Amino acid sequence: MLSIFKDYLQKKVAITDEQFSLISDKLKIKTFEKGEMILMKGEVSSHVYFVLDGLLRSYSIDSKGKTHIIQFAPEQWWLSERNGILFNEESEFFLDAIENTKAIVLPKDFISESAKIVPCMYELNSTMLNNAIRFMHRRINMLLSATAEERYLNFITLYPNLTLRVPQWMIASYLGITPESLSRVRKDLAHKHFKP
Amino acid sequence: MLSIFKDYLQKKVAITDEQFSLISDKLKIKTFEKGEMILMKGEVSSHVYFVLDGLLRSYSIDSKGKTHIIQFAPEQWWLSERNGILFNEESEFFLDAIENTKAIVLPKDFISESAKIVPCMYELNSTMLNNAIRFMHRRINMLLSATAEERYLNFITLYPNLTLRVPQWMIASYLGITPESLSRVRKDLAHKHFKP
DNA sequence: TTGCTTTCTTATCATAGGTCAATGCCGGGG
DNA sequence: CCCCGGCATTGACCTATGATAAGAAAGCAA
Repeated sequence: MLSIFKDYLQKKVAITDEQFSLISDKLKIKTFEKGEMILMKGEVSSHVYFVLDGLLRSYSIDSKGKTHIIQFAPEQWWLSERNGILFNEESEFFLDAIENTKAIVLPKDFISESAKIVPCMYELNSTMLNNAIRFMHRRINMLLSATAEERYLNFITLYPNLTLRVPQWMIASYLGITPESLSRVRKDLAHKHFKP
Repeated sequence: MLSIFKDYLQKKVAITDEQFSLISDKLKIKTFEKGEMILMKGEVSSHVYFVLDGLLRSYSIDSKGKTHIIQFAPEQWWLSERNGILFNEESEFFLDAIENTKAIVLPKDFISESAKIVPCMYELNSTMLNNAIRFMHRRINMLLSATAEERYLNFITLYPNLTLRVPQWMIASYLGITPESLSRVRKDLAHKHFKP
């Protein structure tokens, strides 16, 4: 199972099998049941997760009890809670498992520790973080400018995979609209494609 | 002027004056006039900006010609365009100057180059990027869950400084609402505070 | 100062999307 | 096999915010 992570790393940076075995002793694999909580709001997180199989998410719950999905983390994605990682502060978000999931649990200093052995880990880290920022810029732009329909179309082309695995109310929650609205959008789209 | 940047670095990481002088020869200071374009959508960016004095922004323009502000960068903030930095790809966003601005222009490999001399630059980089992600998670959460009024109140408490320096239509654009709506929100808030 | 441009406010009207409530549809547990 | 609880759909209605237009105010340049 760890070999998935090794393959992932080797695709990104030049790291030998020996180097990997040196850093991989810090890694643990953990299994989460569908629906299982990983981190509650208010707790202090000290781990980063790399999803091997399954699907995790981070989300908030607002004052009216509605949930808002900040991020999906399917296979080969990272999930972490930055308040804890950076400053030992309490989390603003919840983390849980949408599907039965196997994930690698990395201690928060994993990157800096392993970079002492494999310097290129820093490059990897930088690339990953910059990429995350790039994606979030796009998402913010979408939230600022797009209609419900545009958001949904963007989502299904960007994440066709997730579209099938995730219940619609979660997609709605990720897009910032209600499940009812999403249902209407889908209905309209279906009509458009029938009589063009 | 470069000393501002030195002070900034020394506040964040342990870097000596000598070390700074070793890495600072790659740095240029550039002045931008109010309204001056820094990067057009479609261009390939290869620089990162650190604002010494003034105010920069990144934004998009949608199909109806409306602008959406992705980020403000006042003093001591970073501004960069990740498509270019990471993959030499074309920018999705525009960068320009809201005020007359002095900024340090860093070549895109500045961090990795200077880390060869001052290893702790990697830690700085990681902290900065993680922090940016943390802020954007909050912003996404706000865009998903908050009303126009809540967004505005959040903005003025978070950036009281910007609230005064930036025209209201830009704040509206950052919040994802129209200038007219923001004007209404402000009117309502004023009423609330008169008769509590 | 004068005049021009940009920004802000206000009012009216339009609408996308939210809310509420009812119904129907699975799919899994017993 | 049946029942139940989570999803999805739909319709009726409502509201926050967008669109449009016009005028007032505030900068700013000459």
